[in-house]
Amino acid sequence: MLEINVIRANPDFIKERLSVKNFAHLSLIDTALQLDEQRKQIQHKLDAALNQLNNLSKEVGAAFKAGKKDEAEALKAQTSTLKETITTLEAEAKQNEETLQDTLVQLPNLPHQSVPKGKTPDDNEVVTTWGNTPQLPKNALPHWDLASKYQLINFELGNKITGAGFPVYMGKGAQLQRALINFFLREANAAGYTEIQVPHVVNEASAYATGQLPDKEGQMYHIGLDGFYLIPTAEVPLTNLYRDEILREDELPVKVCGYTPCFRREAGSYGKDVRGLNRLHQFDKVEIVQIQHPDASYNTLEYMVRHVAGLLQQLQLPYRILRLCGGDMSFASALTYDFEVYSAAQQRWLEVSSVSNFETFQANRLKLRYKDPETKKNRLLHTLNGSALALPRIMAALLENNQTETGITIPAALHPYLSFDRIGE
RNA sequence: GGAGAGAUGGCCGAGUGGUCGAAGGCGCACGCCUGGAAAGUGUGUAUACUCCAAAAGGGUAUCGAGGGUUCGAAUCCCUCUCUCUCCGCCA
Repeated sequence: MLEINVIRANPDFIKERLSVKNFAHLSLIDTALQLDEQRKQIQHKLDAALNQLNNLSKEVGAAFKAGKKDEAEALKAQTSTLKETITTLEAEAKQNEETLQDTLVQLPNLPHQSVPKGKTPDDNEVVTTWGNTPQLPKNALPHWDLASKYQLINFELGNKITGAGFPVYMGKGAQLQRALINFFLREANAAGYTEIQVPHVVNEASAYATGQLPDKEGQMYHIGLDGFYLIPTAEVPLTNLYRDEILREDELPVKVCGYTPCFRREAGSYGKDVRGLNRLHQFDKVEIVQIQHPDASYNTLEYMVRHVAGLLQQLQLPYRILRLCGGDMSFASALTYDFEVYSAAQQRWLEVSSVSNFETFQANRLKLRYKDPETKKNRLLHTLNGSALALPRIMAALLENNQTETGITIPAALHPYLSFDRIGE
């Protein structure tokens, strides 16, 4: 959420930046400013009335103590109209506050200066491309066919026990999955991230603080009876660990990582885009999160991008890095790099990671701050996160890109985590 | 699931209707003391909004959350959330 005082300081700049995100409702800025002005006026009147009441109450007390009962009663009588005023003003203030909040919540984060203008994924900027497209054997198969040929993943069984989008990994498929998780976690640990196991179910306040609520309500599975949500990403619990915290400067940066399953309803997509592992309702992911000083967060973002690139290089998967254009960025992000892996048999790029700096957007909702030793003031921190990595599409690319006539070879980086180095003969 | 106890500042802890943003202690910061440190000692030490050009200073709110009683609530009443103890159940 954008801070109202930032908006107040330079509304034209805010509008200019939001238009890069193709944000259509720029008039909300003016609405917010009006409501803010109104808020001050109401608050001012209310404070004055409360002040009067406080003073009267003190006088009443003093009069009673002095034994001047009549005087006290007279003073008491004066409070009744004052109390009516207060009640009215309080109702106004509450109404105003809610409307202002509703308005602010609708404003997306400001894109960083380097974010390219654009509307669709076609406008994303390719920053780097790494690796060569593998030479596949004749009759190369897409991963869903490989998965059933070698009995690695059973999609039908998932249909039976749950529904579409819940694959069942088995045998070497399940082991490969586990190896990837271990590999990713060990790499994150080596890079200084503290491994954390978090709940996979979160409450409403957590989902709100990282920005999943209120706008992406429909994308999460909701446990109605308890008011909980299944996590769509470990970002939610990992970042909320630091909700309502005031950190010391010397505690920065905070670096945490975690493996969790992720649950997404993703209603409304059909066809080849969602075949096999391309798009699921449940998938596994290792997430890295950093909480950083505002002055250092963009260096940190680059550092996180290098970390993710290193993983893909070790897995020898050809990838490209995209700087997302304004129109393709998420609501909460200021700058996002997407990683896409080349899936050779499908001949398409698959998103496997998204690394973002949210600046103060999440921190504002989280009330996540640090104490500035110079000014002694609490300032909002910057939050960043990235997938490192999401498993299913990595699995898809590994299977497809490494297939031979007789089986699938496993990249050397995973050998320490597996009891086999090859699937098939 | 049954019975009971509790939630106060960074932490511990006092406070059962008035001058309480809240005693005291710990911690922390700065100063004094010291050759240096410890001990001792002095001062300071919440957050948000707001008034003022800014500083100084002032106002309002906040003692788990929300509502109520009252001229006045940390203190009384109601609802909710959470924590702890005992019993039951259970991986």
